[in-house]
Amino acid sequence: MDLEALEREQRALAARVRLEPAALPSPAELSVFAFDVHYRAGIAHVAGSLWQGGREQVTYCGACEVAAPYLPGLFCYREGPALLALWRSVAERLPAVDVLLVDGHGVAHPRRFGLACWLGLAAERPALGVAKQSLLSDPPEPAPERGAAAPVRLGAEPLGWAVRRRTGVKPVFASPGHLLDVAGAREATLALPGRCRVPDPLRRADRAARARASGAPSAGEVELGRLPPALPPWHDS
DNA sequence: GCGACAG
DNA sequence: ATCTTGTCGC
Repeated sequence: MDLEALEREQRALAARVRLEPAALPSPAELSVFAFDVHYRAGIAHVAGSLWQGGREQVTYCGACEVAAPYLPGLFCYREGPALLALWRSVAERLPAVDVLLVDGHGVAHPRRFGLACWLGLAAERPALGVAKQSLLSDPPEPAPERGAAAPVRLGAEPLGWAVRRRTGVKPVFASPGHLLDVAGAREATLALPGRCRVPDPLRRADRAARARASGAPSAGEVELGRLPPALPPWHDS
């Protein structure tokens, strides 16, 4: 399948994304499952970290094959299958999870279909993307104080935010992936635990994935099943 | 044609 | 993301 077909598929999948208000609890109750992947010697090392009420509950890691090469704008096809493989292997044993959190974009994407959209659709869960760099032109500059946010637009349409999580430090770029709206993406990003630019759950997942890739795991090992497909169907019936 | 381009 | 040494700064 060529690049243009994959891009057409993104546009079709984007039409299935539902940007709607999520009933997220207060920060003291919010539970998130954050993911990250590191690559080493052709193997994807994936980690997922569950946080609730600002505290780490449990973190898992595992390994699988690399689904696709990295191409800007098609990141979801590279990273999505690994995240879904981990999610499928641990979701059943987890307590309630309010939102899935990924290191990448949601709908703040040239075709409105970033990694958070892919994962949200595949897992049928609310999903949020928090990235360190904007994919859309003219990244806006929010006020310098923690809590400030400036909208990120595709054309005239606001799809996400540059969010200042720490006073005087560069913002992160947040957008909803699925079952969450644009306003909710800003609120959730500021409700996530940690005072650093990148929320603690993502930093923990990053550390766990890197540690596993380097041969010194810092999280519980789980067996990942067969790598899910990069394109639907993701479900049986 | 050239550069830019989530991770 | 990964390949890589040292270096500057809070």
